[in-house]
Amino acid sequence: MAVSRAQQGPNTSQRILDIAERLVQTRGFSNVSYADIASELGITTASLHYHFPGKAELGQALITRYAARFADALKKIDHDLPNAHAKLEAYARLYADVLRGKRMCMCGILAAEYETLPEPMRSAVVGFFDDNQRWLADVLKHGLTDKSLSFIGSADDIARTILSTLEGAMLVARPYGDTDRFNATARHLLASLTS
Amino acid sequence: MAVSRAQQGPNTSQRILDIAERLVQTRGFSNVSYADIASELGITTASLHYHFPGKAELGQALITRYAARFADALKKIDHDLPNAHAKLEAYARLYADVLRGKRMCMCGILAAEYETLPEPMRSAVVGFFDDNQRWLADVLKHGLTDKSLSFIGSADDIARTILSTLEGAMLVARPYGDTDRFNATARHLLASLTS
DNA sequence: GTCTATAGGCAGATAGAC
DNA sequence: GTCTATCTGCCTATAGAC
Repeated sequence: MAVSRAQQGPNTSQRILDIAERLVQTRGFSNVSYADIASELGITTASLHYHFPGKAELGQALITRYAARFADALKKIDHDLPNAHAKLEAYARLYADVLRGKRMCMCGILAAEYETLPEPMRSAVVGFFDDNQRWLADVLKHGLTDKSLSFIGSADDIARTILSTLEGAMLVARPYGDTDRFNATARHLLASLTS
Repeated sequence: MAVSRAQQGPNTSQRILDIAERLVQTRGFSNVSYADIASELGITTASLHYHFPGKAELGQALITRYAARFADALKKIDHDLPNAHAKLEAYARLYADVLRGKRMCMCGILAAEYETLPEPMRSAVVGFFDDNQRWLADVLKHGLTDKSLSFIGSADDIARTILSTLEGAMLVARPYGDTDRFNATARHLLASLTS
């Protein structure tokens, strides 16, 4: 039966990641300190170092978990939705959901401070973008087949455009605190692929 | 005749802004310290405080000058180029030039760390976006008149989309160190307004 | 305008007790 | 696993001499 030593709910490492994730998506990596995370969790910074020896390791873990979760969401979209157009709509909704929580895409905000990131984090950010673009390119190709999309140019180029547009729409919408701003851009983007 | 007390070339304040601008567009505002700027200029941080009493004031001055320069460039585009389509191409080239210098748009990178900025800087960032969107919306409206553009939806919405897309394209292209990435997205964006 | 000197705070990180 | 205590370094900022 369930053990009683559970003073904390789930794994402490996961709770650290939860808090850190929200803070990083709001303020950026370099504007989040061990003290910020520790105080919110009610432990000391020394304890934090037990779970994540350094900030670089915490950052890596953050991206890894975020990317894995995102990949799961993409798999679910692939499984649940019939045509490419619907998949792209769902993809844009993924971003909109992040923005509604007043957050930026984690890798988008990390891209802004890319120059100051430790190397392992850099590769992880680029890897996230690569994964997204690969998935988008696949969807776009299927869109030509199932006739739910129409576009000119290479699927790879369009995939990059979609990623860039949605990341940029989040970036600009957030200072306005205006989700509609994002939605309008997403709608126009989708429309340009439906003609 | 030219005075001889010129140990420095131009105004020191301007040289400070030049250095700070490059550093901020590369690393972000919070990742640039007075020490970074001072050491590059060959003076002490104390001297820096003489020209800009605090980092908030430096940041404001940075955005003000950047926005003014950008506004000048837009005026020049208006004056030099005949039709709306050509103006949009020139607008995108403005961004491409910034990216070629391995920099991010200053207000784009500041948008990423918006939550941590002092209030005067926040307003200045939003003001920059507003100015750009106003100019873009005007160009778009003229594009319908001079037949060099064609689009559906409000000019204001499309203007936001253009700004978002270009900012996002810079954001994503920079980690790849790949200007072509940006250009491909810009080209697709322009194409979607020409149909 | 620029300097030296210094303050005061916060950053990430470690040693060692419990 | 979490704590206290502590270290070192960097940060913004100021006082006051030149």
